[in-house]
Amino acid sequence: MTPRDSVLIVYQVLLQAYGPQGWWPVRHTLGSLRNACDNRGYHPGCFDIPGNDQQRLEIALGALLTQNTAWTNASTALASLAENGKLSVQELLGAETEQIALAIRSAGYYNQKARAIKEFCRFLNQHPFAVLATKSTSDVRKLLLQVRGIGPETADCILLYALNRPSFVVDAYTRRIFSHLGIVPETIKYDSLQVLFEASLPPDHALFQEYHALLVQHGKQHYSRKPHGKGDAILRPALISGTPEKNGEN
DNA sequence: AACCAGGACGTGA
DNA sequence: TCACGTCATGGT
Repeated sequence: MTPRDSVLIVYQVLLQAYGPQGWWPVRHTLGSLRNACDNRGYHPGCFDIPGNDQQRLEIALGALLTQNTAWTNASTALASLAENGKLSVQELLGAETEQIALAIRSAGYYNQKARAIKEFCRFLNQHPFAVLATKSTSDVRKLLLQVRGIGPETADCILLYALNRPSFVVDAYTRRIFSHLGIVPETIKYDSLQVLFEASLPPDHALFQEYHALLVQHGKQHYSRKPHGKGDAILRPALISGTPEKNGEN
């Protein structure tokens, strides 16, 4: 079984085990962000988003705010921005960085993230979504990576969930799961792991969105940082037998 | 009461 | 290149 085979099997098994995640947490109504959360703290109804630039912006801001941070904290910060009338590029550009930092305090790293938000808004001013839509995915990715505060994962989150581009998001769980299963070395670099996924899967943004969400879900269940112990009761058996047997328990 | 969470960046070796 | 320190709040 090659690593590429494993990438396919893991997706099938996780989808079987957890079902579609319907993921990126974003406000889809005009109501309060808090009220729009489902019982996991996520916002439902995300399959057909983003539908407009406002939603694209909110997804991108969420991607910045959730860096190394629980989504609940990022979501609170996003709601706080909304309540302070700072959920547009112009309003954010008009605000002092310290005002933004105050509003997003609950997300942690608020000084860094406030600066990143302002720089990202300057970027959007220079490269509006409509202009980005005319560029290739790799070109947009390079542009995003030039923004201070946007690294590879955040760039890919924005590409995948805000712009619907098939750019695979590699996060800590992805590396943890695949290295623990012996599919890749634990020291594998971000770009190498991304290449593996993108070479193994059809370039379908909906598939990439679902796969990343499933990896996060599985990671939360079985790969918390401390003791992700010995076995992966869901994935290990499937990779040994080579057939995606359904195995939903824990 | 430590430990963790959907990273990114600066620094010195 | 790379290993390591820093940034920070809120939940368990």
